[in-house]
Amino acid sequence: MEQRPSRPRIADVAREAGVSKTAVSFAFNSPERLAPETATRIREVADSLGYRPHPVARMLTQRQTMTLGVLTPQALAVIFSNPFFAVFSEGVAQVAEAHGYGLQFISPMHGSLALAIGRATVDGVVAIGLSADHPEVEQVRRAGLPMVLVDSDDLPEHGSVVVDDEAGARAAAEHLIRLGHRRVLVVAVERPASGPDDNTAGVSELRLRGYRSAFTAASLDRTAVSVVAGRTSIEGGAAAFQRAWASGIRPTAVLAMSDAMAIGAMRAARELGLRVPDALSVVGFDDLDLAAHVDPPLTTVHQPIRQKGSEAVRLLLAELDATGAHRPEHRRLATRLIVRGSTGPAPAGTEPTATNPIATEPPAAEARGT
Amino acid sequence: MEQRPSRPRIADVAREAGVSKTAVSFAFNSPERLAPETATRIREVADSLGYRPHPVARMLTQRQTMTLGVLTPQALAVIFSNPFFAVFSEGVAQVAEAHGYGLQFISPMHGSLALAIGRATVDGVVAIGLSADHPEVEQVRRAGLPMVLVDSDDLPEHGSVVVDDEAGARAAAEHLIRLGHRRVLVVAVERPASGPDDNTAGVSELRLRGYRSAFTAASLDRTAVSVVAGRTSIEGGAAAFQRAWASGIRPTAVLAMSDAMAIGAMRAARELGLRVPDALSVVGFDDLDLAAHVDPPLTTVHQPIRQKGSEAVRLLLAELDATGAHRPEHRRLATRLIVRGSTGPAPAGTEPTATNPIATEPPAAEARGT
DNA sequence: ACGGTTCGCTAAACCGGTTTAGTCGCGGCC
DNA sequence: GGCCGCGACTAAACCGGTTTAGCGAACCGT
Repeated sequence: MEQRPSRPRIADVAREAGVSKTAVSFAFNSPERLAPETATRIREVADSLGYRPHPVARMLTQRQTMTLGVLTPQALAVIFSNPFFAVFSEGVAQVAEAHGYGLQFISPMHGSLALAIGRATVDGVVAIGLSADHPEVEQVRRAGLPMVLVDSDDLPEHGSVVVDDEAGARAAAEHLIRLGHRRVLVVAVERPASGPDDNTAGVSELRLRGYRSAFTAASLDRTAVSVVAGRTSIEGGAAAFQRAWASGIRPTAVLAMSDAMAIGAMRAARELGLRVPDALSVVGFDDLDLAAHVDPPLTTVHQPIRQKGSEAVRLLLAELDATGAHRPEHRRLATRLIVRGSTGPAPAGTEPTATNPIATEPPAAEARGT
Repeated sequence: MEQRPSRPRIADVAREAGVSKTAVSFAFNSPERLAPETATRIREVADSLGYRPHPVARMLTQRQTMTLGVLTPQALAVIFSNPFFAVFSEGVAQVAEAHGYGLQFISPMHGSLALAIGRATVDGVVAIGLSADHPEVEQVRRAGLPMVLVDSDDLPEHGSVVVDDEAGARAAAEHLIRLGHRRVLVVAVERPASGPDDNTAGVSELRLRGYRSAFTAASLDRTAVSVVAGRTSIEGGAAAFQRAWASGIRPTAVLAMSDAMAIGAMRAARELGLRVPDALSVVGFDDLDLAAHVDPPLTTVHQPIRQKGSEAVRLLLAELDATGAHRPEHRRLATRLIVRGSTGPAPAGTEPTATNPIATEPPAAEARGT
C-alpha cells in the first residue's frame, strides 16, 4: 500500500521548521541573510526530510539550466559509434565540466531535429556538422540561444571553430606527389541518403579542393585524381575501395577523408593482394589514437579534434558571460601531416611518361584479372 | 542598442490572437477542445511570432522531463574515451530515442556525483558501474527516481541487467587449458585510485572467480594463475604486462579483463620479442568491433554491450509506465567465447608436469569468429 | 417555453522554487 | 522621546507554462 515516496517540497521544510518558504530558500542560496543559527536549523530540518531543491523549478526561476547542448544532425546511436565524435565530446565535456556545466546531446527526435531543439533545456549550443543553410539554425536563434558552430564558419553572427582542412589535405597530396604518386584515389565521405544532411559536404569540399590544388600546383593532370564516396567507417572505406577497384580504377595511393575509411581501404587492398605501402600508399584524415596502432601505422592528417570541442565550449561560455552585445569569435585551428608507415614511394613502372601526363590505361584490357 | 531577442511567451500569443492563455495551450496540446478555426488561427499567430512553449516550464507543470539519465561515477571525458561505454551508450540511445526520450549523462560535477544528481532533470536513471553500497543510490531513491542498475544486481528493489561474467571468464580459461596452457597471467582492472570507486571491483571479482574455477576444475594448481592490474586502456594493458614480466612472471597465456588491455598486452609482448600466439596466447573480454581488426584478430569473451544498454532502458521505461507498484525485473545476458587468432597451443617445453592428460588435446571445436 | 446538455472558451489555481518589496522590533543617535 | 537605520524575517509576485472549475450561449427534446 505504500505510494511512491513523493519528494518533499520547500513548503514542507518551511512548515516543519516553522519559517517561511523564503527563509528556506535563503538558507540554501544566501545564508548570510539569515541569523546563523536559523540557517543551520533550517538546513538540519531539510536534511532530515531529505529535501533537495527541485532542479526544474530552479531552472525556471533562475532562467538558466547550467547545461550546454551539443547539436548534431545525426542520430545518437550513430554519434556514439563514431570515434571522431567521441574524441570531440571528450574535449567538450572537459571544459563544460570544469565550469560546472552539464551536457545534453541534441539529436533528431523522431527524425526531427527541430523537435529536439524545442525540447532541449540548455543555456547554449555547440553545433557540429551543421551547415549554414540549415533551417534549424534559425530556430536556435529564435529560441534566444547562443550558439557556436564547429566545422562551419559562414555564419558571422555566430562564433565558430574550424580547422584548416584545405591546407591539411594539400599537405597530404603533396606528400604523395613527392613520393612519385601520379594516380590517386580520393575516398570521400558520402552524405547520408536520408535524414537531415550534415555538413560533411562543406568539409569534403574543402579537402577535395586541397587535394586538387596540390596536383594542379605540380602541373599534374586533374584526371590523376579519381573520387569515390562511402560511409565514414571502416566498412564504408573498404567497400568504397572495392567499388573503385571493380570499376577499373588502379591508383598507387589513396587519400581517405577519415582514418576509419583509410583503415577500411587498407584492409580491402590487402584482401586484393596489394601490400601497403609497397603497392599502395594510404593517407587518412583525423589522426585518431587508433591510427598509430594499426598495421602499418597510418600516415594521416592530424586535426585537433579534442581541441575543437574544448575551444568551442570556451567560445560559448564567453558568449554566455558577455553582458551586452558581444562580438562572436572565429577560430581556425591548424592541421598537420603525420607521416607514418602507410605511405611510401610509388611502385616502379607506374608513372605516366612526363610527356604524356594522361597515360590512360585501357580499363577493359586490364579487367583481365577478374 | 539591440537587446537579446527575448523569446515570446504564451501570454504574447494570447494577446496577439485575442484569446486566453488557456486557449493557446489548448491549441497546442488538445486542439479538439477548441473550434477548429480558432485552433488554426492561434497556431498561425504563434508561428508568426516564432513562439515555442518553454521546455522548462512544460517540465515543471507536467512533472516529467522526457529525458533519461545515464549515471556513471566517472568523469565525462573518461567516459567518452572508453569504447566500451560508447557501445553501451549506443544501445541506450537507440531505445531511448525510439521512445521519444532524450538522454542526459550524469557524472560527477566538481567531483561530486551527488551534486550532479541533484541537478539532473530526468524521469529515470540507468546506472552503470555503480556498486550497491554507493551512497548515491540512496539519493536517487529519495529523489523518487526509478533506476535500473547495469553490472550489479544486488539491489533487489531496483531493476538490473548483468551479463554472465563468471561463465564467460570460465570459458576463456578452459579454452586456454585445453590448449595446454599451465601458466597464465590475469590482467585485471585496477580501481581508480581516487574519486568515487566504480563497480569494476564486482565485475573483476566475478571474472577472476570464473578464471580460477576453470583451473580448479582441471585440477591445476592455483599458483598457475598470477594477477596483475592496470588501467583499462591499451596503454594500461601494455604497462601491466611489462610490469608482470619485469617481476619475473613468465606466462604462456594472458587473460585480460578488457579488449583494450589485451591489445596493450599483445603490443607489449611483441616489443619483448614474444610472438602472438606462438609464444604467448592472449584472450580479451568484451569483443569490441576493434577486436576482430587487430593483428592477430583477438580471441575474446563476447558480451552483448549494446544490448545491455538497450535492455536497461527497456526495463526503465517499463517501470516508468507502471502505474502502481511494479516488481523490478532482473536480466542476466549470456556471454560467449569467440576464438580468433590470438590464442594457440602452449609452446612446447613449458609445461610444469608431463603427466597431465589434457595437455596434448588439440584446439577444441569452438566457434571461429571472424 | 423551459430545463438540461453540449460547445467554446476563460479565470484562477497550480507546478516548486526565487526574488522583490516590505514589515516588525529594537538599539542608537541627537 | 522621536526618528532613523538595521537586522531578521515574511507575504506576495513571479518564472512560463498546464489544468481545473466554471460560465455564457447555443442547441435540443418535450
